[in-house]
Amino acid sequence: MDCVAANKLLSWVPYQLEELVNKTSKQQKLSSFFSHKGILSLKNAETPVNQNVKFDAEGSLSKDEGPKDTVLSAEDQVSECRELGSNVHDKTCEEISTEAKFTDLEDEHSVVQASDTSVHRPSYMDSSSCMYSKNCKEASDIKCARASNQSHSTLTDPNFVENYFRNSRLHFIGTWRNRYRKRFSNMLSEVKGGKANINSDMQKHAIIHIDMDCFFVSVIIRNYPELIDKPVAVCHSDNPKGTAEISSANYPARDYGVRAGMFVRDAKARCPHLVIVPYDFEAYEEVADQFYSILHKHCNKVQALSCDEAFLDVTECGNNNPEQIASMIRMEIAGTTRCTASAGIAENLLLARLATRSAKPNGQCFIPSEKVDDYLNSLPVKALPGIGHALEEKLKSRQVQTCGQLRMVSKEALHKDFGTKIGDMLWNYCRGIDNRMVEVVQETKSIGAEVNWGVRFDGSTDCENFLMNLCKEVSLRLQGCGVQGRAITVKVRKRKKGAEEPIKFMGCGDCETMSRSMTIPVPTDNVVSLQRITKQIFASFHIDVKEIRGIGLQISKLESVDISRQGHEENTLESWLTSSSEKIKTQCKRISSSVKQDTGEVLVADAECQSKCRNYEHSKSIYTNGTGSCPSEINLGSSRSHENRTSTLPPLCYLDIDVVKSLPQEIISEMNDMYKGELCAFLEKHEEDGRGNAHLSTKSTAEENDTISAASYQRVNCDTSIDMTVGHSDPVKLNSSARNEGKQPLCYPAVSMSNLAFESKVLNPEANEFTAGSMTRTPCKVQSAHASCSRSDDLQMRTTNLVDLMPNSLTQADASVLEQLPEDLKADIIESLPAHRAVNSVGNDPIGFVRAFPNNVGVQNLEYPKTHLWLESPPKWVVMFQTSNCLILNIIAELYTKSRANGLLSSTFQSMFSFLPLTSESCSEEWDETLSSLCELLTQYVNLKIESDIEELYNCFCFLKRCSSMSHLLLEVYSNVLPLLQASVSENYGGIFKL
DNA sequence: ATCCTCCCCTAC
DNA sequence: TAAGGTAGGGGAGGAT
Repeated sequence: MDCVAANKLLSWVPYQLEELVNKTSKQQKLSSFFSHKGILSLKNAETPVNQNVKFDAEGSLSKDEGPKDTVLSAEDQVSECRELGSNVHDKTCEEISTEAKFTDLEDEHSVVQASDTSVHRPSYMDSSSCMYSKNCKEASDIKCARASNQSHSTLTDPNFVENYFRNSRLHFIGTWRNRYRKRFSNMLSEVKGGKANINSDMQKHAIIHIDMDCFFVSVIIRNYPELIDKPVAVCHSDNPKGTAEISSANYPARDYGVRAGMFVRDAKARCPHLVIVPYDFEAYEEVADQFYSILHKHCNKVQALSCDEAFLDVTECGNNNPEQIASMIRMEIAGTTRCTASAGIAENLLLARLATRSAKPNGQCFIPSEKVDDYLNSLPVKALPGIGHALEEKLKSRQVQTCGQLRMVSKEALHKDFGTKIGDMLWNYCRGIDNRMVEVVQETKSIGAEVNWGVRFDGSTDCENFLMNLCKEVSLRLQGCGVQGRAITVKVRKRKKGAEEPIKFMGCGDCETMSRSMTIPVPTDNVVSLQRITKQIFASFHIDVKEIRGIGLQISKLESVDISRQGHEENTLESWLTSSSEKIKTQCKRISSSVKQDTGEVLVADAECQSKCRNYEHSKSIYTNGTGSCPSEINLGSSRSHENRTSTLPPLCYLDIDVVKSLPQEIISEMNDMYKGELCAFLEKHEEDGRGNAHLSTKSTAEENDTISAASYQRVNCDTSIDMTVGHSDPVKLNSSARNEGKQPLCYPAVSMSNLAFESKVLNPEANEFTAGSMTRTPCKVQSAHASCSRSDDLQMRTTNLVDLMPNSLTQADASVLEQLPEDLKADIIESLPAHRAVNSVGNDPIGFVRAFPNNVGVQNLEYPKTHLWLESPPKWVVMFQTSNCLILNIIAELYTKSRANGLLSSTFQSMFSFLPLTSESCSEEWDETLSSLCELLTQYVNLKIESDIEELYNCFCFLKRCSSMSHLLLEVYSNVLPLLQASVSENYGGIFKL
């Protein structure tokens, strides 16, 4: 199975995959867990073991929940609740809805309970907690454990990252909202398109905050009624000596003082008969879905807070009794999920949330406006959402502990002490003021992944491997959300100086954290780009990998992936073809509608396009089926999910036959299917034509185009001091190997900048628009080093892309070369390294930071160590070529990755790049794992050969151009690389190419 | 004045 | 043994 696809799958159904494979395994697992812990053999359990097993089988939700959209009668639901043995059992609906009115609540103020999936403050963050082992034996035990061959840490497990997230409850909680967004996107977009949140200021709102009761426990024990009244907690491990942390405890357990975040051993000390149950993420996911389905059924303004908690704005729900709505929702939740929920009702989000605290467990509470002041007066400030440990302490030091006391502090003083925003928040909240609205659609602003447990590296290889896997994970998450980002932040937790191994097994202990970020001009979700940049940022920490206890990667400045790209399902062969087809059409359209200009460049483009169009017409006439339409233009729209989109394949005459022939048979078959069998016929016909017409034997249609456009080629200037046609007896063998054989000296086309500019505009209009804006933010003047290039928008686009791909900085050798340059050129080049990529302080690094420039910018090149090979050449030239090389390498690497991701076989890639001196080993199945060695090869190739074989390289790109009818990606490669290459060559060979 | 990066804090 | 994540928001301080 394709590794990328598998990862993607795992990423988005991480908790379902295993269980779906074997539905029964969950019950078996759970039973064996309980059995192992002696739960099933509880002497006092009312249900014998065999019955318990029976309950498992019958208790499956599919049977119990019934049709989802059936509203159970109130009686049914109450009896359902009664059966559950929950606290509702003796209450009528009426009582349920009114049981926790504000008037009953005064006594509860002192109890500030966290909600049930709420995450405890990790002990490693708590400076007052016992962070270090005072017990030497214990510490040494842990070290021994580390030394032994465990498979759950980065020390021993190469798949650590992948496995880790599947078992992390915090990961489940943290990524839950994204899963929700995906799953309920229909409902969210409906509301978004409607009249959400308009004119809401004047109106008094009715807000319901609803929260499941001890969610993580309830979901597990609903199948084990004998546990309902017993103290139960959810945890990874039941080892009473261990340092596993309690995730969630039910109310009986809380009565013993068991709290989320406690070590199991501490919890057992307080409550020896505490029952520990394992997580069941699939069940959590299932119940959360049921929970939200119910909420959306009752109200279209739902703001998801977490898997078990939401805000509802029921102001316009039709029913003007919010308490009744809350009651109905809670009963339906209990009936469907067999878990209880509590609700708070008030006029704003703050008060509704506070009311829920008072309502728990399994109750609801309404705070009327007139009672707000009384309610808040004695409420501890810590109970206000947004006030955590730090703020609480800060306020405490100012003798403020309750909201009443906080009201005494002036707004100005709060601003001064806490800043404007937090000051305002404090001032408003302690008065019960909250102007936030229920936000149905919440835009994702960042996506990331982080691991702070089990991180122990033996060497830099382990660490790099880990980082690369983290990039993969993040890349998949970005793609899963359909976004790309421009800001990449790497966070590292490093063991604090003097800190010992933490008590917590494989914990991160006492750490200092640091983070660094980089902003790139073009958003990306590409794993190779992320890996490249991440590696670079990480290197800038200059940290001993043995000291690392946690690593995180976060992507922000997100932009959603271009809709047209999504629409084209870029991961298919079809999309490559259709996209190419669209481009050809656009190109033709543009040309035919453009006003004729006198410049030769436009004529070149014109001639090329017209010839294409002619060929297109020609093929139409050859393949006409009587209706006048071209049969090779096949509409694929109807059979695909994107029913509104009609995409057409490029006409057969646009395919480069040589390229098609060189493809693996299965790809040809696939294409043939897409062309309804006509491709093979076309190929056969082509063969026949070839046999019948010797001089066309190796020419494809695309080559004919080349021939036509060659009419406007300009000859190499014979006065040039360097004769490009001599001394290269071994020109690169392209697929169409006869291409250059026995021909006159090579001529180089004079492709003008404006022609290329035209081409790139057609190919990438979005990028064009985008960069126009971003250029001002990240000024980059690489183009100024390209001598006399015009500063058209198109050129700017290319250079901006270039910045993304160019090395972050230069080597020591580069630095010495740069020093010799004229001041203005030097300044240009230095400036072309985006400021945030350069390193401001120099001196503490033995290897990377080699020197400071007068403007105090230190530079390094970590990724392309071989670029210094160019330094023997004239300085200006060096910089140019380094840049080009890196660009080429990156594009090829990216192309390779995409080929793999798109399911194209490595042989396809191999045939596309047959000009590369790849060994048979490097073409084997190991390709999957050897992208870096491929890059290495390419680097060597370019470095060793380009100096003498510019011609060869140019041929490569001619080849790429010929491939363009196959893939828009290749077309982009061509249009991006060629001008740079030409500019570089022109600089050095004094006008071989006319620019 | 405004933006950016690097934190810190908070919630679940 | 155990799985201490994720995302949003804001402040300080520096760069422009």
